[in-house]
Amino acid sequence: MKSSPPLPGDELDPEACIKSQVLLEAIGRRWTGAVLLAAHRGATRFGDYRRMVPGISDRLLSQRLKELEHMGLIEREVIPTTPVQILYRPTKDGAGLMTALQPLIAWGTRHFILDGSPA
Amino acid sequence: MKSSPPLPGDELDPEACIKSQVLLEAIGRRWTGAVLLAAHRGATRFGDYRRMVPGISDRLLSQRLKELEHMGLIEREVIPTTPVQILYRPTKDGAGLMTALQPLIAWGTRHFILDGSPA
DNA sequence: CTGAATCCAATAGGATACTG
DNA sequence: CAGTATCCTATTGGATTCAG
Repeated sequence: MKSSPPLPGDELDPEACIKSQVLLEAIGRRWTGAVLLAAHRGATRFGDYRRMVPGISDRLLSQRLKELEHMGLIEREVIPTTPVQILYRPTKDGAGLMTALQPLIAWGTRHFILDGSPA
Repeated sequence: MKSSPPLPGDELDPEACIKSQVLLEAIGRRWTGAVLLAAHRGATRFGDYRRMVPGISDRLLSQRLKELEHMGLIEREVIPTTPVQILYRPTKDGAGLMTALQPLIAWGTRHFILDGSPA
């Protein structure tokens, strides 16, 4: 986002603003942060994530992993053993995102925003 | 979030993880990023936001402003003129969040994630 | 073990109209 | 100007069950 002097009245720079909003909405979905963090912390198997993100259902975990894969943040690798092993690992982009996320996470950790009900 | 060696199997550090997830979900809601940015860019009046965030409805704008106020990220000030003026301005915390958000925004601007449909 | 399928309840958000 | 109220639909996410 560019930083022109405050001129209320002009629309927000669409190019950067929209991309940021899309990203925020994507990683702001329920459990996504935790799944991302689990990947960053070394989770690889489906069961790893399931254990490291307690409370998430299989359905949502599967969905979140697909979304993250679709966004190019994690990679799905199939190891043809018997039974097959599936590995989910952060991509370079995923690692980069985690880095970019650190200041926000640090900020959020210091400021105890509020309970889960924003409304 | 702390960075211990990868030990898949233990739960994620709840203290920081949950806070981060709550924060991410809060600012990941639709329009929230844009509203926050508008505040950062100098919007103060309700109409300012309305113009700077094209597409948002009055209902959602009102709701987002309330949420951000509730989170302590913006302040609502009533100026008792006639008619009354209402000002919405970033708090110190809000400004701090924007700072913490910069790396993420920069990252998102460089990486053109995808269209709006993650599923 | 790694999911996919289904069903259901809750929520979010868009559109519109109206008010002090 | 600064919202609120209402209605309506789409989307979300939880729970459970089934399958390769």
